[in-house]
Amino acid sequence: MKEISIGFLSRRTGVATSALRYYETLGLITPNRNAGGQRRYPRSDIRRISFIIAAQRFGFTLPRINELLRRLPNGRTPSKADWETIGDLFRDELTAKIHELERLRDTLSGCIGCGCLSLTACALYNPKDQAHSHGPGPRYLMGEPPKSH
Amino acid sequence: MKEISIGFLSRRTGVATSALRYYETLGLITPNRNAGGQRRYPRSDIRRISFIIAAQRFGFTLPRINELLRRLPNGRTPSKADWETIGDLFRDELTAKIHELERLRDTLSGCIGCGCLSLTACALYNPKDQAHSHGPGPRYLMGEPPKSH
DNA sequence: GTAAAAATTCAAGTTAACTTTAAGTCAACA
DNA sequence: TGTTGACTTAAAGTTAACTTGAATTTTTAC
Repeated sequence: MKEISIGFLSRRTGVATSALRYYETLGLITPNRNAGGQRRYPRSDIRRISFIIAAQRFGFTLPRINELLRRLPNGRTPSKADWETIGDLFRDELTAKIHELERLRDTLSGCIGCGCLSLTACALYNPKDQAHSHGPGPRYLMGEPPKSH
Repeated sequence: MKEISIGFLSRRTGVATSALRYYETLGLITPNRNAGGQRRYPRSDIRRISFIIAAQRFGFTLPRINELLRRLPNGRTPSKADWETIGDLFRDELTAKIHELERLRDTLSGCIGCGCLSLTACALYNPKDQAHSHGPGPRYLMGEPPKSH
């Protein structure tokens, strides 16, 4: 069994077949097709899917994960060294995320019960956070909107 | 101006009026109404909204934030001490979240390029994480599904 | 007193990350 | 060879956290 079916990949990763097909529409995986038109995945996609799951758990979006995966070699099966390289990159981003959370937490701790009822002096003001930069969601944090009337 | 309008609250917090009405449907805020039927908020709701925004930035869902807010006194305006109490609780949960992230990161670092291709021995296996427990999303992490065939 | 600004409700639309359903095709095995 | 089980596509449904739009009513400002 050189290449594996979608059902096999699903059972080995715990990711539903519908999700695997969805990942494919996003370009995260690009399986081949057999003579009958069914998807056939290289075994290395098990690891690829595992990476996707792990990255998701840390709050990475699928498009962002796709960017990370583009660092893997094109055409050949990723080696252990390939995965270590991408793993280092991933770890660095994670560490940065954790530091940002700690910074926010510590700022908040001093701020949550403080006297800045006017909300003009509070240090917790619109920190640059990628997490909510797009789409709906709050943009300010205990501060005034930037330079509007 | 004892109580404030929805537009005023929106400008002071940076949260859209539509979002404020949405929060109301979830029970996060419960404004009064004036003679004409328009919403009137106590000034202390500015801080309440600020808390909601802050908690959201840390990945808390609105229902979870609602639970936290229920710890505030009912009927009277929350005092500084009230906010400090809820702030401590919040901070503790945050610290736990950060530790969990660090633990995951460190496990992942040892695992991402490791030899456990069989996916049976890897330590990164289905950690108890509340973040993805409900609804769609991955359930396993670099491991086999629990006790299925 | 009137016109513009701000508020109201209700329903429908948005995004991410999927799942579900329907109707049909392919593969494995007894 | 036949019949399950696994697979196919396409479209519609799901959840959170909102936004947008339409039609009306209140408030505010001159």
